[in-house]
Amino acid sequence: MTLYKLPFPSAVNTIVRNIPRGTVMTYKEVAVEAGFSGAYRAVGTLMSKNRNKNIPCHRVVRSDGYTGGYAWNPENKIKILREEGFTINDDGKIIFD
DNA sequence: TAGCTGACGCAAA
DNA sequence: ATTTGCGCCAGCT
Repeated sequence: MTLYKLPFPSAVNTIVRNIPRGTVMTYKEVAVEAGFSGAYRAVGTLMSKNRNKNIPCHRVVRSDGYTGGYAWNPENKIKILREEGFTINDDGKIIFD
């Protein structure tokens, strides 16, 4: 799926926007899909700057299993993920069934 | 133009 | 299994 020749912001934007409900992608996965396999750092940086309501950035989590950060409200992110059907511990760790 | 920062990731201790 | 430190890329000052 790494066929995005678009610049970083556009590529990441498109990918995250196309994440289906009930599905989560890691920052690294998003970077790979965007065509910049090692830009997982830049992905987070970009989202923090953009924080677009059209982009379900709450579906982007860390590879460690933690939800990661959220520009609006970290607890809100966990809440939304739980609504998506994911199980999250009190520590904020996502438990994949 | 050059350097620092950050919603991360992974290897090593 | 957990904690610490280093590396990564693009964006911003």
